[in-house]
Amino acid sequence: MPEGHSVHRIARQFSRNFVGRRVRASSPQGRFAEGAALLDGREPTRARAVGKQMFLAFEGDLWLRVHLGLYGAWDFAGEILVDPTIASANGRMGQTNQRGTVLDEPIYDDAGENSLTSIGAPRKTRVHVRMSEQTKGLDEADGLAAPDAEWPPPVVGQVRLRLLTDATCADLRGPTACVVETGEQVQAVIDRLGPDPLVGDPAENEERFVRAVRRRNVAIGQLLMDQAVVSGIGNVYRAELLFRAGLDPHTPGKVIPEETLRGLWRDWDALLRIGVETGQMMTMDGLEGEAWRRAMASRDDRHWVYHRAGLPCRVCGTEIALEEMQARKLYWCPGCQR
DNA sequence: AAAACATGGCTAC
DNA sequence: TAGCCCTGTTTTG
Repeated sequence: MPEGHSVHRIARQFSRNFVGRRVRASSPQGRFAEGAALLDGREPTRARAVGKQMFLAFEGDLWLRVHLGLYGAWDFAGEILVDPTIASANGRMGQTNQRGTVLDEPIYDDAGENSLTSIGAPRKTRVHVRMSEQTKGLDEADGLAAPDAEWPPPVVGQVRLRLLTDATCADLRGPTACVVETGEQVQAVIDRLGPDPLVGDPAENEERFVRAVRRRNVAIGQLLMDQAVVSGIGNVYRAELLFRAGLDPHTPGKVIPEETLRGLWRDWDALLRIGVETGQMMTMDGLEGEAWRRAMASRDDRHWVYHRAGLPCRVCGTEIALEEMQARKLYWCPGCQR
């Protein structure tokens, strides 16, 4: 899945492509027929992300709340307006379409996760891009649809929810949660979540995090995955943040020095921003040249410890350890993290 | 072809 | 803690 960075990117996609445009909502698969009927014909008014939850507001105090879980994903098709900061991070800038708006080239990458046209669980991107004049030539790129691709795109597989404007299509599949709620219900969900570095007041967020951790006699490796302590961190960021902090995952929250926790929070803030910009969980930042290129290209060159069990630590050479913590695989370096 | 696995999280026991 | 959900990719036989 999608850890926090993907969800923020998805919210940005909705802000750009759906907010202010009336949508048709349907549930091709049928399992969200009632919810889709409630949303059908309405106009999204704002999109927001908190941790791993995405909220899309519609006229009339109706909110769509989506949690992708482990397998969920959104596929975007049609005209996809890309946030310039995202586009530049990927080295492709926009062009002007017939409507006079900036239409960036759809960004495609075979890693799937960092594709703007399929955001969520890792998978081969199925891009159903309706090519316009300006994007001609892109159809030769891997995975891009032919210029005369059908519109709206044919439904492929199990689509829980399809949101369609006259220009853009978003298909949701495999979510853990997909529900329509009132503003009040949405607020209740948000209230139960720990701080997200990209939401609310930075200083207050840091305090909340530090307090929540120091209150608990629970391993920091567990606390980082607890969405009530801090939201948006998943299994990859957990392992990487702990390595970067030189912290043994088993250390109880209450014995960790406050300064260490502040550093941990600020590191999460930094990594999350990098993730939102690049679309990848790049946890070895500061790389240059070939190393950076490799890291961007391959998941295996992107992390310090995640998915590296049995391999020598990149820093001290100790074998990276693997254990189960809370039924999730935890990777760490016994040499560097103590 | 079948089984295992995955960036989550809920519920029942 | 185990089971379960949801979908797709990778690994195994």
